[in-house]
Amino acid sequence: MLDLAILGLLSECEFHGYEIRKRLRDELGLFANISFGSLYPALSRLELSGAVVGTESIGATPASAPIPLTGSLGGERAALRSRRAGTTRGTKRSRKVYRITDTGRRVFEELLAAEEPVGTDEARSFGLRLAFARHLAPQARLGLLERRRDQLIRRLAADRARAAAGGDFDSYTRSLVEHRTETTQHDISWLDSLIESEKQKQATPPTDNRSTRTVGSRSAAAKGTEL
Amino acid sequence: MLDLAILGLLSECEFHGYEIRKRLRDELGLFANISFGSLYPALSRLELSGAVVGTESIGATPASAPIPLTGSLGGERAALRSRRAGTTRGTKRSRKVYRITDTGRRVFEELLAAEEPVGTDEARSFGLRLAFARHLAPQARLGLLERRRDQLIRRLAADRARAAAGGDFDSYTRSLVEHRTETTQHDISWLDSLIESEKQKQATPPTDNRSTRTVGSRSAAAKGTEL
DNA sequence: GTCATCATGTAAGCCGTTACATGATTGC
DNA sequence: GCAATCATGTAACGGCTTACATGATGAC
Repeated sequence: MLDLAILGLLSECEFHGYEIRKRLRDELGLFANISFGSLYPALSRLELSGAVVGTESIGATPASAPIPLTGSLGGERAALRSRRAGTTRGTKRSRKVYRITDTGRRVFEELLAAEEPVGTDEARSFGLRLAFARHLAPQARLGLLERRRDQLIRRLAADRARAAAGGDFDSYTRSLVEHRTETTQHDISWLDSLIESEKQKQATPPTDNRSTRTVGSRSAAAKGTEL
Repeated sequence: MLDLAILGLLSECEFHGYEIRKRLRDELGLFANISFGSLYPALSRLELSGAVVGTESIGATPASAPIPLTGSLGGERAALRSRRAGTTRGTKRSRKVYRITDTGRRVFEELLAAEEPVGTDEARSFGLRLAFARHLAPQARLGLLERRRDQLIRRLAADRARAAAGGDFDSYTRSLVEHRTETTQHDISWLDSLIESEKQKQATPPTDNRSTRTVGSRSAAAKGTEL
């Protein structure tokens, strides 16, 4: 999972370890605060396996500097950061900037398309994959959404079985189960709308993929299943 | 966390390992499918530390058999199970039935009242504690709810910062962040209603705690904060 | 000059998993 | 007789955390 996140980030822009951590924290929100004790070894592993190359970058940031391919930095801080990096005297801290290789891109796509783990970290795993869904083939993307939907459907069934069987839960437990059920239903509706808009997109001729209207919001009645 | 779950279950009824697993799976839904490789060592540890005692139970289930103190088994299966156990020829499988000790109860209450871990497994940890909230002192219970609420408020703020800063997320990521935000808001409302009904309960003279109307549903306008 | 932040790493440990090993009982 | 389920465990490994160790740079 961490490898996937790292490769995903690096597939858009070069970064050094410390910044990867920040991105993971600030941008996606998954991997809230990945620890260095986990991140740096992961980077070393990826380098050893040839998925990324790390270049010791000391002195002013070179020409191949971290210029986001996608311009993902948030307003103020982005301005600040690039102003600083733009001056002749770039940061002099020794840091190791990682770049993804062709091998790395292949690995990334494999990881992204791989079967999701069941049971453990389903939500996080799906969130991560969805965040990088634009790198998937349309068909694989739809598969991702539908597999996730199936997972949730099964969970909903389990929750309802629980609610039906556990007639004498105490009030806290009952409320917990109820809330879980509602949340799962909400998740399913969301996925239904994602799936619908994905199908629509695939039906119509290929338009621009990025920076269009937010996908799957508030409309697109979830007609797949009535909850 | 696993220790807490085990002690929580055992604080209501005796169980053997295999059944603890089933309970954890079917009843709460947290700890979807705890593995035996995790469960049995945990039980051994708990026994070694004196929190539980395990008695090798071979032959027909003795008088001190697993008769739920709280009657938590679901309808049909409960009937089936107790009918079987009720016949003269009880199961003859060798199994080790665990019973919680006074020490165990103390440990349980400590674990339950302990500061929740931040960052990792917040949701599961809270769910577990809430499921056993009836064992907490009213004040501690309120504390649990309010700490969880604070967590969610912070998360909501972070999500919104992300949404504001990440103006050029692609449509999938944007939808993901939006959905997360909505879910968090829903969670907060839920907690608000739990908190309110908890305060009400504590204001009025002590009534029966169990098997009353489900706590915190659909009414109880979350007036604590407007989302 | 000192404190916060940036920056990279290693070592030990926790908490869970899968895979392996074993065997009794029940249902068909 | 054979498969499914019940029942208990061990061993190896995975992935992540905390704590430790180190040092440069910038802000005040």
